[in-house]
Amino acid sequence: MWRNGANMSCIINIIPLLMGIIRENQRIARTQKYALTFDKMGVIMNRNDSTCGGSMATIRDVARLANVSVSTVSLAFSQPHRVSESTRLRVQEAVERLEYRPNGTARDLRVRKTNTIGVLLHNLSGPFYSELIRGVEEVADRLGLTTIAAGCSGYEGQGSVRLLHEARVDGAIVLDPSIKSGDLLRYAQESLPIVVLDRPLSRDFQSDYISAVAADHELGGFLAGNHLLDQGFRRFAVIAGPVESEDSRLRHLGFFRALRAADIDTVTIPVIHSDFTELGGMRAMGTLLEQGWTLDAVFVANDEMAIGALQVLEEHHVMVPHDIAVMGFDDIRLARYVTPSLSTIHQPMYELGQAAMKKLEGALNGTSTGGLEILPVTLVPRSSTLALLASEEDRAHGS
Amino acid sequence: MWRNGANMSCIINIIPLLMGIIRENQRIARTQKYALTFDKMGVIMNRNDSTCGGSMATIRDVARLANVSVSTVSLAFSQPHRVSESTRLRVQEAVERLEYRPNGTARDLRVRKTNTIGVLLHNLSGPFYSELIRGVEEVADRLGLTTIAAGCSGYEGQGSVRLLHEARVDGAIVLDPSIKSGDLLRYAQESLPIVVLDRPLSRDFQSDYISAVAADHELGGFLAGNHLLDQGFRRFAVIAGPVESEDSRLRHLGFFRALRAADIDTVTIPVIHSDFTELGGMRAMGTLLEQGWTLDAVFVANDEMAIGALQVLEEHHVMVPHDIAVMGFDDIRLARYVTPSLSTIHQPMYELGQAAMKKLEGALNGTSTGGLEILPVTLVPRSSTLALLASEEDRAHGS
DNA sequence: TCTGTAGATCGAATCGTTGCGACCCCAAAA
DNA sequence: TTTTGGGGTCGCAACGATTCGATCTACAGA
Repeated sequence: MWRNGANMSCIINIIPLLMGIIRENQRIARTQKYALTFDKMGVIMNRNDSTCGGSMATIRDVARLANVSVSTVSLAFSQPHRVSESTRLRVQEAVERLEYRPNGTARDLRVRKTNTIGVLLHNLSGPFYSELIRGVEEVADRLGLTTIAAGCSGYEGQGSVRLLHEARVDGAIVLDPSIKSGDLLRYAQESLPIVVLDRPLSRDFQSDYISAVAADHELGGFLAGNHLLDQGFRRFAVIAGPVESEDSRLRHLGFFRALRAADIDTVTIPVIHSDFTELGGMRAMGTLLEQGWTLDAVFVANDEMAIGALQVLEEHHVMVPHDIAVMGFDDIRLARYVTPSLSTIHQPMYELGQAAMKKLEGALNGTSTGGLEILPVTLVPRSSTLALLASEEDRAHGS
Repeated sequence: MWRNGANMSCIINIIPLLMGIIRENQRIARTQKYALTFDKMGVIMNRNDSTCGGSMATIRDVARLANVSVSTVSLAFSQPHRVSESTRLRVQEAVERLEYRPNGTARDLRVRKTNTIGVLLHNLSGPFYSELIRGVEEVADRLGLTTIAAGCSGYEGQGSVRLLHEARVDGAIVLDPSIKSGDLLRYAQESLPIVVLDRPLSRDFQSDYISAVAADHELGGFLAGNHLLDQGFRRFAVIAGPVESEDSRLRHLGFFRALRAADIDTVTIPVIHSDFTELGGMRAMGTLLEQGWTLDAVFVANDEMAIGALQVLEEHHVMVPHDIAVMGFDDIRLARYVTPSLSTIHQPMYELGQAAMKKLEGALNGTSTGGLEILPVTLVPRSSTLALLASEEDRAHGS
């Protein structure tokens, strides 16, 4: 009969009564349980008081010891002025005796935010990223947010993505081409805004919760071009980054724009695409030399490759900048120290980090500024492109 | 009457009956509810299907849509073979339709571990740490753990310490002198073991849950000393790190041990303590020059300072290694590129990272190896200490 | 027909917090 | 004396997952 849906109505009618009974019953049971564990607490407490450590004390332990309710303890932390002096002191003492530390995980679950933002990098390598992270941290600290960085080295869908996938952070700053845009689109939400630093916002990569900050790569290329022209160079080659790299494309574009403005035919300029690594730069430069081009200067899409190129040139006894000038991009620390020191375009990494974090902040508190922010870059001329040096060498050579 | 504990027994007696009723009832109710929310789901789904996003779906939503219980959904994830084919498929589909993603925070709370380990660094700067983190990540990934790095830049008790204080990680690797040993002692627990890379385990800094990994700094100093002696240098100076730095002290110690073994009086050797920075190295070298010592070689406690020293020497037209040889320590990337290239002691950062993580693993799964592990270092001779070069320069100079 | 067993599923408790609403009590206002 | 009010507390219901033991079903063997 009970199984029969036909007379369900009568059952439903008695539910409130039953519920009441059960409820009351549970209350009694609970009370008993408390009494029980109270005794047990004695043991646990001793354990905690001794140096042995044992498992962590919880807010309930504190409440018990201070003889107040759990809510009061919580209140004592969050709004101390709302609890009486004496209570606050008792809580305080209990906290110390038990070495209580709040459980961040539980809090995060309850308040549904982590107060943590993640910086996802391709690898944490290098002087290059450290400035950026510093910029992020500086802003985040001011906002009371914790910054954690995760590298995405190697494998697919590794650890760092877990931060996004399982909502372990409140927001993220991404600088890692190996994280697919599709994934980012899937992860980005109102509750998890993302700022990308390594890719443009295209038509099919757009969301209210994704914004971008970037250096003005195109301007950088343009500055580089103008600088090389200023120094009197006329016959160029380009060592570009991977074809997929939008950054590299823009640098390339700006460079060509400068050349065209000076009526130089860019069509005949040799371009080699490599992979942004030192080794890649060496290989690219090697190819260029083998092919026997007559060159005044080479524009390399990043410093790493440029340094590789310098090494190859040195091996082939090609004088820089006398025979061929070399221009890099990024202004990594090394650029200043190689011989000859490398002319390059400075990316304001620290400011990029700051800007990214500020954008994230906007998205987090709803006053989103959205879209794309572009920061200017600056030219850093050094020895590797100095015409003056080239002619000095000339003289030395001629004498 | 119900509230009166006196006739509780009678209540208790009827409980099984009531339970049965309630249970059956709930079953019916559930069926209804399912039917009900099923309709609602349509709406919610639309919300989710549209681009608007909305709040995250929970495991309950999935259960509802797949028409199974929450536990079954959970089971379908953790032990797929325990649920029937058809159920698994329904769950799978619901997951996709709702774009369900498990809430890591909730899981962490329930299972009382985060599967995350933290790497706490002084700042994330540099080629120096990146190798280390790579080593850590490589091991951690294999263990299914996520690695997160946090810099401890600036302020007291900043963000990164929150990871430890609020038990947001299962373990930590610390390489940041600014984190006080006392704090580490307080945080280290069975449930949160710590491996330190930047300090020795002394008598008053010891715990079952703290272990250490370090490079053999003393050996490094010894190798450096022997190398300089081999090259024929006899009159030395030392630019050491901060007095607090145990690492610097050991390097210094090893260096002197080598000299003493060669019957060189170490008491008359000038020692300047600086701060491990490039600028500090410049100031220290400047002082040394001002004081007018006659020197063959300077042993500098890290590369950063050594590079500063090189710059000062160049400014003063002191030829390296001809007039004075310079030896660094660490083997940072820059060392290879400065002019002249810097002889140094290579610290196996990658291996240090690996070793630290392996030690942490041991502590995490109870098979703790504990204590201190010391990894060997290697000599990397380059131009800045080459006697051969010195004499070549001699010839060039003489001609 | 009954029992035993294994596979599939479910309910309910639990993890440690937070915060809302309710409560109690005492003093000031009516 | 009765309201009002507010400061100080407390109880309870979440938050979203996991997991243990119980229940249900179906089917094989006795």
